[in-house]
Amino acid sequence: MNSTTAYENLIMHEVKPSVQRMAIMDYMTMHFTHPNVDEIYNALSPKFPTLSRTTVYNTLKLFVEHGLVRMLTIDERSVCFDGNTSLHAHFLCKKCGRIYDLPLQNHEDELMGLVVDGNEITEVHQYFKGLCKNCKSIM
Amino acid sequence: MNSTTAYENLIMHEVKPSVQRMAIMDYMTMHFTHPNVDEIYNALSPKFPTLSRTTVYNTLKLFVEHGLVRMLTIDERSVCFDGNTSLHAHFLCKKCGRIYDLPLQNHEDELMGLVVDGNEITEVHQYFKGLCKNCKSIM
DNA sequence: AAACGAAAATGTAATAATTACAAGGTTGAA
DNA sequence: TTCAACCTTGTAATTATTACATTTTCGTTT
Repeated sequence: MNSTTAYENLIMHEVKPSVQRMAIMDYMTMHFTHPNVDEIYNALSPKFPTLSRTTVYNTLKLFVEHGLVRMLTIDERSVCFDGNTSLHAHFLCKKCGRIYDLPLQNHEDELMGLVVDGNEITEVHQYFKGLCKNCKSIM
Repeated sequence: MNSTTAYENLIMHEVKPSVQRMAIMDYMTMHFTHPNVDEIYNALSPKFPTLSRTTVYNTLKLFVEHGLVRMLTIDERSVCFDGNTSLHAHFLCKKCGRIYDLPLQNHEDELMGLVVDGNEITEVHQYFKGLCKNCKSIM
């Protein structure tokens, strides 16, 4: 399924590989749940007992800078990360807090690189909030 | 220019007026700079020396619930508030951190209320990031 | 005008997210 | 093997936000 290994992926994006970086990269390409730092840390620390939260922060910052992951600011409580870097929309359920991927509505992708009112767009974010499928069915 | 007073605006949205609430409402309708709690608190505390930060938090939460202001989660550092509740897009400059209003691109407003993949959309957010007019000219 | 009760405001303390930073560990080249 | 650069770690500091108990305000009733 996933043709490129974490190692290759890091190299391709000019990030020097390390045990921790590969583990975090692996996690991000296997869990598209838009985790925050704590979730990533908690998931990995059993397997890497010496892992530091600071390393997770540093690593994700680096990954974002090198385009390996996207940072989402949709959840007011904490920043989330998305291992899927293709342009797509997000839906945050106000009941359960889960974040879902959604296909990009309209043609948002065409706004990338545009200059609007003199401002140069380098990131496009399309966020929706509401009640998700799951929570709707429970009500 | 502004035909409705803060007092009237609160009443219309079924929020019981108070000195603090009117002051914060006034601030929000005169400053469309997308302030966070601290900026609002710092701006008002000289005129209202007993104002508490907690009151600003409580009041803004109430305002959001009653549709008097919008909450923006575009800035990763803190939540911002927008006294302009009409549907519009936002641009965050990655250099200076300022948030600008932009007209809604495409026809995002038409997504309000839609059900996508079973998820019911009650809030639409269109965020852009990049380099603003100002910062571009300085470079 | 005094007493009362509900709602609002306040201040402090607690929690949570994030950053700063100094110290120790790895790695690869000279 | 030594060295320097870079990575990782852990602790402490900072910042944003929430919890909560106390006090104040305000409108109503006596």
